[in-house]
Amino acid sequence: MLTPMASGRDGERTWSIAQVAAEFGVTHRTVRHYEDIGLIAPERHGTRRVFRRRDRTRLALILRGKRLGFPLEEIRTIIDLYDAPRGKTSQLEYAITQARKRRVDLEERRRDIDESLAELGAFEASCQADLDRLS
Amino acid sequence: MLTPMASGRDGERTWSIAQVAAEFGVTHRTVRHYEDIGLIAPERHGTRRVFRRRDRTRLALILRGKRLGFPLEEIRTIIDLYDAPRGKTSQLEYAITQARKRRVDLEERRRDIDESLAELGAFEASCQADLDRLS
DNA sequence: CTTTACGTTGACGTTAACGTCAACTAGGGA
DNA sequence: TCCCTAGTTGACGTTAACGTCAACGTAAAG
Repeated sequence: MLTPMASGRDGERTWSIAQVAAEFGVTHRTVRHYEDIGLIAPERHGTRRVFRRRDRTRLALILRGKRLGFPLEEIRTIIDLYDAPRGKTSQLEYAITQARKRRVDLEERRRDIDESLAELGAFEASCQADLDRLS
Repeated sequence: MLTPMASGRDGERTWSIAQVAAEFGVTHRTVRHYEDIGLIAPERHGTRRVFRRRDRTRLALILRGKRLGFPLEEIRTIIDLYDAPRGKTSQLEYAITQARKRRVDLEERRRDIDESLAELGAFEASCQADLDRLS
């Protein structure tokens, strides 16, 4: 019952909104919301949205950003960073400084995670010790 | 101008709401909100809130959870996990399974972060290469 | 004793990120 | 042709996490 959408004349595969929503585990409404605020911009065939690989890539970036707890507006700046114009030196330098900021942010989050994992490990060990003592 | 709150008769230091708010970089309102939903439960002297080390520890856990993008309700379950009763074997076993779930979740987030950092590194390198080529 | 700083409780407002109808359209199969 | 499925656009509702008054209490300082 798989009904891959007709490939465009250029042979690139496309997907319907139901297909991408199912694939990424979100609702139709969520996809529409991301389009509303300009995070994705699927083409149209008539009135229907047509998703290409590019759109799926962006969706993956968005959802990973969400898992990491970033608000959509911040996710937008990340995506924009990745496909901003990079022709001029000033643009490249700006991109690099932005990337460094993101790196700092992400590394701090990783420290938070490592701390959490360490505490969790100690907690588990402590519980296990109590269990052993009780048996 | 430091005015540490009077220490209780048991010699344990305490803090006012303004002090903890400033220390953790949040507003008075935020602290109150956490109390409203039961994430912290500072004592009272008369009508005023009195914070002890325990409260500050919890605040630190809450805010780290927030940095990691967890909703407050999920943060509550984490905190509850840490100071739930652990007397009986069944309680200990439950605590351990909960802790394992959290570990899985955190490890997945760390993978997300590592992927993000890898992509970011490649991006920076690519920008740098373009810059070198232009100079 | 009055001002001032700090604290308190409502209670309504706001923003983000969708959920949830309702009402409509468009294409394909029986 | 008729209907069914999938898709579309509003538009209002909802939840989380506070922001932002307003109105009041109180303890210490001048």
